[in-house]
Amino acid sequence: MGTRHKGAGKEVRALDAYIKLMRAAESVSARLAPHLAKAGLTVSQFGALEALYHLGPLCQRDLGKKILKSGGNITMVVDNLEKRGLVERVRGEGDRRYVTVNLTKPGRKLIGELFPRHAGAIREEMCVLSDAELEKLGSLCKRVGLKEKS
Amino acid sequence: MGTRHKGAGKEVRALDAYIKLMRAAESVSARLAPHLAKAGLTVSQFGALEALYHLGPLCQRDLGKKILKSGGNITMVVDNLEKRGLVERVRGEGDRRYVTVNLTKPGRKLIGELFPRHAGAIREEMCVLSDAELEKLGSLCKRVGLKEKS
DNA sequence: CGAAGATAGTTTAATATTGAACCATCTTAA
DNA sequence: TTAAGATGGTTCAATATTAAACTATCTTCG
Repeated sequence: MGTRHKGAGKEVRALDAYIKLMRAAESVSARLAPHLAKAGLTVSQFGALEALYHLGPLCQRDLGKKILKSGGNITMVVDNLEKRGLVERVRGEGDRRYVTVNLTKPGRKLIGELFPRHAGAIREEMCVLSDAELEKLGSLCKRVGLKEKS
Repeated sequence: MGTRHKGAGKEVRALDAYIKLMRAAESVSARLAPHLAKAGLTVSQFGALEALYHLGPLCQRDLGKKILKSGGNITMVVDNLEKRGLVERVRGEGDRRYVTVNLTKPGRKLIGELFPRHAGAIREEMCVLSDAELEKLGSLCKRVGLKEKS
């Protein structure tokens, strides 16, 4: 039937784009992770340090929103960063429910050195695309990512 | 310096596109996962079942290549699917190193029912883009994903 | 004030994920 | 043929990840 056929075509296109989106993200991520692993950091740990580096101290809840992870996960990631002395927890003075996560001096040093190198590696990964294509990819991804649940 | 400035501009564009790519993939994935969780499947479990459904029986190594996961991980994912009776392992007869993973009847039934629903959910996620935009996104992602390490 | 409800974090149980060490099996080459 | 090396899986240790149950703290309202 005409309708079914059109619908199926749209679905195939959507599925195909979805698969390529997922594989691109996974492939790039898999190629970048070893780069970070050399510095002894996981992707989430790097993400947390980078957020603190560029945004300043954050409470765990905000940190979780930034790197799109659950509260329970943030507890563990911050635990592991704290064990290594890269961040420190400070219990809120006004509202004692909050825990602010701060970069320590060694943490700031590490991410300050690592970020530029990592950004370079990302650039290497993405440089198969022209400037215009990067912008196009970015804007399409943004629209897909921002889609809200109905 | 002119050169530094141009280089920095390219790097900013690459970083920006990278971040949007990652967030789009994570956001869509996070919105789809609960859908699968209702059927008691994780994303990897679904991926494995779907690969077996569309490609037929595979050995664990090939399954890992298909869903981009490590060997150790495949062992666990197949373990969990096997516990639930959705797949079965068959030791290779010719070459006893291989383990072929087959869908069981319940496994085939489950993925056969679930796949169309999941595909519909993916379509819903992606339908913020037009057909032409889906094709464009797919082709850009494909090029980024396929980039080989130098 | 004091109980009810909201909010931030932690803990727990289950699965995921990787790399490395390891075992079994097969292939190759001396 | 047999020792060396390659290949497929498994196991292990560490970290990630989530949802759900739980603790501590704060806010609100009667």
